[in-house]
Amino acid sequence: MLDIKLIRQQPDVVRDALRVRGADVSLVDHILEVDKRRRELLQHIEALRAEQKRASAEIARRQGAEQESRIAAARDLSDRLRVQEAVLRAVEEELGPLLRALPNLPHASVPVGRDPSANVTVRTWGAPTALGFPPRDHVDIGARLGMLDLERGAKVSGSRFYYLVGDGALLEMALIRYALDSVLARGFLPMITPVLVKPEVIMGAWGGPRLDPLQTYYIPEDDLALIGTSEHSLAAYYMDEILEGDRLPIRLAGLSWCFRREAGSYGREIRGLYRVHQFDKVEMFSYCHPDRSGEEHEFLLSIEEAILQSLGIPYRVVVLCTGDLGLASAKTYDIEAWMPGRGEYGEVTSCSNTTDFQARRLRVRFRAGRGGGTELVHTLNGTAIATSRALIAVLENYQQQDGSVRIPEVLVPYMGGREVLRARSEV
RNA sequence: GGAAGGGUGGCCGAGUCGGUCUAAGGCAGUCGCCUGCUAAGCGACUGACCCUCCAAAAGGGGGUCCGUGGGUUCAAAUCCCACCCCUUCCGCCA
Repeated sequence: MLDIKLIRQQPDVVRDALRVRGADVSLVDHILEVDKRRRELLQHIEALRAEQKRASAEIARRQGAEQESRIAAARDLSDRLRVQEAVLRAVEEELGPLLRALPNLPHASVPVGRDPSANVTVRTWGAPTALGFPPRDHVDIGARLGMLDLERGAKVSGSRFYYLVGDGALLEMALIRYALDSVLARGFLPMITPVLVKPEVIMGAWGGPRLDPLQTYYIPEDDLALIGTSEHSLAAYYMDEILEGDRLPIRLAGLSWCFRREAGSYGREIRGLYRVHQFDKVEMFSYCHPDRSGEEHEFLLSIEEAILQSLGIPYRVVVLCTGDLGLASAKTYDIEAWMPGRGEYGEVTSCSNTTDFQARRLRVRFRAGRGGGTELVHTLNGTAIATSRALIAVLENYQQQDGSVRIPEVLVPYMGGREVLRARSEV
């Protein structure tokens, strides 16, 4: 959410932001008009309330007929107030969704563009793996090694669900534990979070005026939604709180299942683990001082890169253009790993600075110093590891001609010292 | 799921036959006095949010906030209804 005062004072800044994102610019004028009505009503109502308080105090002091006549007059005042308050409520119900529909302002360094084709590659690490034989994709590799059972996933839960079996399950846990240890070494506090949260939490973190039905699983009986990432539950950890400024930055690492409906993507990436309804992820999350969110963003990105480098997976870093940014984000870096089975790079992590956008919606503030006022924190998030896609990258880059898969060196200790995954007897 | 009790300021806690509640008192904190220093003692201060005045800052004025949302009333921490959360007991259960 944006600051209504910013919209009032610098509407052109907001209009420009909407324009480069390809959003509806007329929203700004609509908001300004409703906001003006709201403030006029509010002033009127507050004047009436002040009068009512005075009248009420006077009634308490009087008695008998004098009191009766004053009560009659106050009754009229109360009636007028009741009517105005109903109008105000209606206006606020109009304003709220409009404000929540606005996306964050893109940072000045973000390239302007309509769609992913305008994203810019910042740097590339390593060269696409030269296997020396026709690569298999992770679906074939996983099936031959008995690690991945997509058919039974579909039987039990439908398409885009899967079972990780045997070494598949072990490799997943190794990746998680390795990523966790990597961020632990950098001072992050590990957390396992709720995966069912109040809709307000997901809307606050993801943006938008309501839950996105295309992406979010929602359980109406309990008014709870499944998180799409622990970014959501971590962003809301300090919801409605005022933090001490000297505690910042607060760096959390969340481990959770992530759930995505992926409705509206029926034709895309239907094969394998690339786009699934459920995966697990270690997510880095920072609450930081507004002056330092830029450098914090680079810090999170550097950790993502270090993890991929240590795993020996070639990748490139891409900065998303204005048209491809998520609603909440001011700037996002994606890392795309080389995936031999696809013969192209595929997104494996995402790292965003949401500035004060999530903080405003979730009301997370900090106190700058003693006696000082409060200010919104900046929040950032980045993927340490998202296992379904990390699994693809490992299996496809480390495959060998005979169908076996080498285990990346850093994962060997997490796999009980084993160095190669080979086919085992059928499950 | 059933029963009972409870949710008040940073923390503890008083306050319900409605009306200076502008929320007592304590603790903690900040500043000052005292003191060789510390402690004790004494004194003062102490939140969040919204609207508005001011060119702006400082500051002033008004409003809201006693779990949440409704309702009754001229007036609600206080009365009524619904919901949420916490505690204890019972049932079920990893």
